[in-house]
Amino acid sequence: MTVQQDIHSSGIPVLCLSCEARHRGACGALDPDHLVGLAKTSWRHKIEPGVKLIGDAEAVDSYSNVLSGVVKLTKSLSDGRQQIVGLQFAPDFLGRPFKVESPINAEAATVVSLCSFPKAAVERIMKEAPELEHRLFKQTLIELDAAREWMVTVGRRTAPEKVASFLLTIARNIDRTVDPAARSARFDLPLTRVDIADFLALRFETVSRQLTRLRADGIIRIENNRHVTVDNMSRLEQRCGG
Amino acid sequence: MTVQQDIHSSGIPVLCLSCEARHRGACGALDPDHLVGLAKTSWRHKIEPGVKLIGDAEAVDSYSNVLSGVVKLTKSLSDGRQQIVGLQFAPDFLGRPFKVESPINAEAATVVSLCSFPKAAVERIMKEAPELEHRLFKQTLIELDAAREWMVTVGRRTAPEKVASFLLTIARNIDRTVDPAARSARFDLPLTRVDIADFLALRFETVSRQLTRLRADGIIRIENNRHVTVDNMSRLEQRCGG
DNA sequence: CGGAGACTTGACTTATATCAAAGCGTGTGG
DNA sequence: CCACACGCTTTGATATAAGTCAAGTCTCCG
Repeated sequence: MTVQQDIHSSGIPVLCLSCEARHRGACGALDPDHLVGLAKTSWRHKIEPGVKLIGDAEAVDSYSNVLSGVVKLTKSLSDGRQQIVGLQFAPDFLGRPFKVESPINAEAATVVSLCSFPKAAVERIMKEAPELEHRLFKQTLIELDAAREWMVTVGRRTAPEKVASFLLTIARNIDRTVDPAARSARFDLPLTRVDIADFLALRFETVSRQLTRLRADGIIRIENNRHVTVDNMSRLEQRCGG
Repeated sequence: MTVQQDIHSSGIPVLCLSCEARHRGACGALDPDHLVGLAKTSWRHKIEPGVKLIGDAEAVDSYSNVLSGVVKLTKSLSDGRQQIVGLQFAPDFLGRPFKVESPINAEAATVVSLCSFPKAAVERIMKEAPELEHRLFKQTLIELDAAREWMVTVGRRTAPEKVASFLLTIARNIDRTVDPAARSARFDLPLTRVDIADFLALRFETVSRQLTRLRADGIIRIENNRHVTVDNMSRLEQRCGG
């Protein structure tokens, strides 16, 4: 799909006008000219849960913005043991700059909608517009902070603390437009019990047991396996173990 | 210590001439003018093992290049549980750009020598010389890849696999000038058993047991607790579990 | 030589994994 | 519309890898 240009809206392509990636994501770094150039070669698409976006050690020839849904980033050992090493929410930028092969797998955890670009186009604009590289650098630093924070959870928290921490990070990221200091939250879990286990380095049975414990203790309510309500976020925070 | 300028060496400050950070590190991005400007405000110093360089949530007003030794990056829970979330070797750049407070602790694991700069000087030059920001971006991406790789080890490898993986990453990083594909290696462990345990999310007793097992199996030799010899790297690699 | 910190080793405990079975919800075909 | 099948989840019983507690030993230094 090629994007139409609307010369009456400061030259910003129509599809970009209300796009989250332009408001809070990588495209916010671009002036109208670059936006038009990139939009010409971009395409939006929808991906079903479980579909692989990027394979470990595979060449990738496009970058994407996550417009909605959740992407899981995973790494695997040769015998099949798997670890989720990151989650990407809207409006994160997906792709590894300066490297032909991705060091990780990326897979749609939910229905995901993406706006994708040819790798070459992004890299050309990155050279012309240092502000784009600057934004991507900042996002990468935030991802690094998150990865290290998650290492503490995976390595040093107990199973109950891990599950509570997981719920907290989902609550804070699933809809980043809501106040991160909100005292209550409702959301659909973007991951199955197996996925959550792969994220926390647990077994899915353990995840299930910890969720029923949180439910029994009145900290969360769960409807239809996926829909979670947290009435009192601070009680959940207390279960994260410092 | 302020650095003398030697106008006969293409204007490169003498101390920088043979510096690893200029050859393979962040300073390689700088032209002689910027190098001189930065060198004027830089200072080299030596740090004893165990000395804290940066505190979690503390303001930092300097950046550094690691010239020798190993720096451990840690995060802690309020009850004292600790996780090492990264190691920095020469000539890595130490510091979190674009943020006043560090999200982690940094501590000298061995004797460390640093070349430090005022934060403001680095940030000013980063604006003038996009190549510097570009290098730091690349290092950050490499650190992110390493953090994610390490998450797999912490989360999904067994204790024997963890210790073997640890030895492998030390062998490959302690002296980056040697061929990473070398078939044998000798090195001093930069970390105590307690530190290794904090890196691998194990207890130090477990680390000790796994090391004696590797020794009993003839994969490694250990002298004086710290000095390790690996005659056959591929046998060590086989113990890392894919 | 002696003392302190780092390390090893052994005996026992425990959190989480593993194995097994049954429950639930959703979509499909009869 | 029912039923049946499939994937996901819960729950229970048991096993085990790693943790904990407790001596000791080794090394390095003063």
